[in-house]
Amino acid sequence: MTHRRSDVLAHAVALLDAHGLAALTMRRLGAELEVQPSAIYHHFPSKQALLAAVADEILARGARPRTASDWPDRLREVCSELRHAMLACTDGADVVATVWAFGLGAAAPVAEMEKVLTDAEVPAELVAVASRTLVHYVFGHAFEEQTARQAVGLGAVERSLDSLPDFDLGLDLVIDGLRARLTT
Amino acid sequence: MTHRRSDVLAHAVALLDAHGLAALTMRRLGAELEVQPSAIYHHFPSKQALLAAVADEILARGARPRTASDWPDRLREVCSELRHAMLACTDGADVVATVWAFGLGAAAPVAEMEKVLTDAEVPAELVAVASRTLVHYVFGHAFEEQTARQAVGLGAVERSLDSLPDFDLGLDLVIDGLRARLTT
DNA sequence: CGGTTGACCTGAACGGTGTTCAGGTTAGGG
DNA sequence: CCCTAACCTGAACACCGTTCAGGTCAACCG
Repeated sequence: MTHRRSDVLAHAVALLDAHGLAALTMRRLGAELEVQPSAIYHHFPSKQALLAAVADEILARGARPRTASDWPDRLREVCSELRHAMLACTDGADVVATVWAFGLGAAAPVAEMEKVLTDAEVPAELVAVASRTLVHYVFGHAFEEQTARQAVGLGAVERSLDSLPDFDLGLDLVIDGLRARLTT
Repeated sequence: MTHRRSDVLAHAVALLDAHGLAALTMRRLGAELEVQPSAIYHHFPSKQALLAAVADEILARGARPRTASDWPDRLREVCSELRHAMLACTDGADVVATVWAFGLGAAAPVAEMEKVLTDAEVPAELVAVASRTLVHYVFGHAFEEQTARQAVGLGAVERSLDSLPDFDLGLDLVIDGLRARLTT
């Protein structure tokens, strides 16, 4: 019963989605694949590397088509996709934010934000600061939302409903600040 | 050789500061106190509770006098103090941000931001969003800066010098966004 | 003065964790 | 037909947080 790297990755994402980050253990993942834990190290050099691949997979699964034309809406599209991709998977925000912070992966969203801002002819020093400010906001908001949701348990329907306008409002705060700095 | 709760906490902070979060182990902390690991559970019910106390201690040690009068500068003071308190301790950003996200402590900075904005007669729904946006930014920025600094090793002097204007610029982005929304 | 209470600690154990390593199996290509 | 490379085994290593029954000792009270 041999597996490929993609099999291991798929089972890891499924395990994360079903039982959370605490359950994503080399031993448990091995059991899921009906394989010894050490066998996983033939496909990934470490658990960190596995988590980096999981983070990229989470982002890839949340991909959506781009339709906006002006830079504020394009920025909103990227941030919204990033947020939904993370929230769609148990502990997704934790995994993606950690992997990104350590520079091991999940770099695509920031790269796209930088491209959007560069295309809009934003000054170079503002491009870096603005995209990092935005990604910090999205990560922080999503992580807090996901943490609070699982802290309450399962009866958090009402709170998840009024969290979207909350997110959009904070996002517009940053975008408006950037816009104000551009017109000057 | 009996200890008080404050002794344990002080040794925990010292251990964190000297060798980082990975070294802050119940066993190692016990060894530092010349005590069995289980003895720590007489002072703190769990490691999470210990970390929460450590986070509050980190913030308390970074306290500075307040001098600003208008709300943007008061906000800058709070954010700057928070940032410096975290950066002054190894893995301080990680500890404080995690404790805050789980609602176990480190609530003072956000509470103070909310008070500053409320005093400035900012609408209630904006107070919550703005202070959370700011704290997300400060946590994200500090965590990234600290992670990058220890990734490089020790020769990161030049990078830490040009990180301050970077921080202030991103902060002004959010503050400007908030200001723009108030005049409307 | 004796007794009791409570703070503080011991030492061992439980059930996990990521990771390493020497060696075994098996399918495919020269 | 053999050999290489992919894939896996099974045991071990060095840790981790946490629990628990029991032990010590100072302080307080009748």
